[in-house]
Amino acid sequence: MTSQGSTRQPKYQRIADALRAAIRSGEYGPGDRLPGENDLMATYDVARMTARQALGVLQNEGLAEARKGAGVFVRAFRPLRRHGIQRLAQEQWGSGRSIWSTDSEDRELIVDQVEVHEERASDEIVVALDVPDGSPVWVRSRRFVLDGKPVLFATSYLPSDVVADSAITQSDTGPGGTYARLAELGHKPVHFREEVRCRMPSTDEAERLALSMGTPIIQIVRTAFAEDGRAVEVNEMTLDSASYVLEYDFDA
Amino acid sequence: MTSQGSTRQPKYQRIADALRAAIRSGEYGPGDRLPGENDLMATYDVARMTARQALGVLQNEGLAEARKGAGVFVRAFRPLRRHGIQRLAQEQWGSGRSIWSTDSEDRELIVDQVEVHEERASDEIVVALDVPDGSPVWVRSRRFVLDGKPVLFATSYLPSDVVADSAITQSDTGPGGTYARLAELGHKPVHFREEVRCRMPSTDEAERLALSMGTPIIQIVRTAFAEDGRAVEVNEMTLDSASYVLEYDFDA
DNA sequence: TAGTGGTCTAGACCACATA
DNA sequence: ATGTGGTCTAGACCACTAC
Repeated sequence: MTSQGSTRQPKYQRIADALRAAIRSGEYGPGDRLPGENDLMATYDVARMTARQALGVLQNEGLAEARKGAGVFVRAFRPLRRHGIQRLAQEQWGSGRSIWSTDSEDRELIVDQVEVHEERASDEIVVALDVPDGSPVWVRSRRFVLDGKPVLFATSYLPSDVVADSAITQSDTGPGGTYARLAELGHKPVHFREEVRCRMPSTDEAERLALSMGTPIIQIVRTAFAEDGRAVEVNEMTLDSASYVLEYDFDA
Repeated sequence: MTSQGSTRQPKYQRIADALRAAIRSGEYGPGDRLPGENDLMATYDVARMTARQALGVLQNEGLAEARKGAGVFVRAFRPLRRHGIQRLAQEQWGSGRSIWSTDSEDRELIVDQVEVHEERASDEIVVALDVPDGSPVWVRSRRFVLDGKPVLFATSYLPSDVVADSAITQSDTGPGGTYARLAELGHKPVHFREEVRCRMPSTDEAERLALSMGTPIIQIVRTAFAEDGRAVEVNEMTLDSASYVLEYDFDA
């Protein structure tokens, strides 16, 4: 009688299911503390590792979050809204609203870990920018911290022959930022492509974004194209998926 | 001397790091078998649970996949490319290519689990479609299976007063599909909004998509708007993040 | 049949958070 | 100071896979 009680489900799954149901039913709301390991051991008469495994399931699902020495708590989802296409002619496609509420724009944004340097393009960047093998590129990276929580970090790659001697090689790119400078250099970006994927973070990424267990990251690779069709910038962004909803608006 | 060897890292993390490095260095390629629990116990002189935990880290990162009774194997990433905006005037923004390779279009697609019925709109759908509380909506859901692997399932919601008596209430919507029928009904979709988020799957979702551990899902909620600005369809799609890269192309 | 991963027990020590 | 989660050990039985 080591494992199965009556059905074919592992104990830790049954416990996790019960907790999950309690969360969904509202018995435990966002921020509430869940029963701890000791509680579960007593309630379900299981070993510590089994109780741990049950709580681990919820954490891996992103439903709960452990705080060392304090307990396991129900997580909330209050995303930022990132407008991929901030058209001018946005008009009022007003009827029908978002599924996810967003209480944005009264929060404090800090830009962090700014780093600018020149290096040889990696294989991936060679392909993405369509430059010769081993070409020099300028690399600009930075991190965004919102109300103390890191939410995104990004790295831009720009061909050196395009941006050399411009403010793009400086920490401060000046008014209008990188794209304004590119325009002045005769390489105004007129078209964009964003590639979006989603995966679990590496250890480094989880650290830089202070992610809790069970939080995937969203990776956006945006390529900017100039009038002549040349790729003039590749921007690789890594987002905390618990902090973001991406929005893309477009016409048929 | 229970835990720390010399640094401040847990044993299982050190083991996981070593394996991860070996994977990234190419020592183990996609599909290769990693050292098993017994191997790790011998190599690193640790208990079974510790070796397990190390392998668990890699699985939760989506880097490895366990097959019962066989071993733990390195996972591959061969995504489909989903073009969010399939503009006509796509032209040749040719220079600069994708970071991720895609070998698409010689594979077999099956549409599965088709279900069409009418029901009362949930709170979320009431908001998204901007219909009165408790309004009836038609619900169309289906699953896509590519080469035997489920990659996506989707559920559409359409206001009953718009689609009543049309082919949209049937399993087969006819040539051109739902949007063609909407156009005939005088509600041609002319504008779209896609909301993209990413999270770990629920048990149900993991099952329907046959996801292995450490695989997040991508959720896309697309709202279609008619000329008069009315929301005429909400389509909620759930994608296997290991099978997809989303692409959005747009002009400045 | 031998080996693999999946589950589970019953202990233990630690660092950390909160009161 | 107490309780929490984090790590770890040394055993065990099971179902499954591959040979």
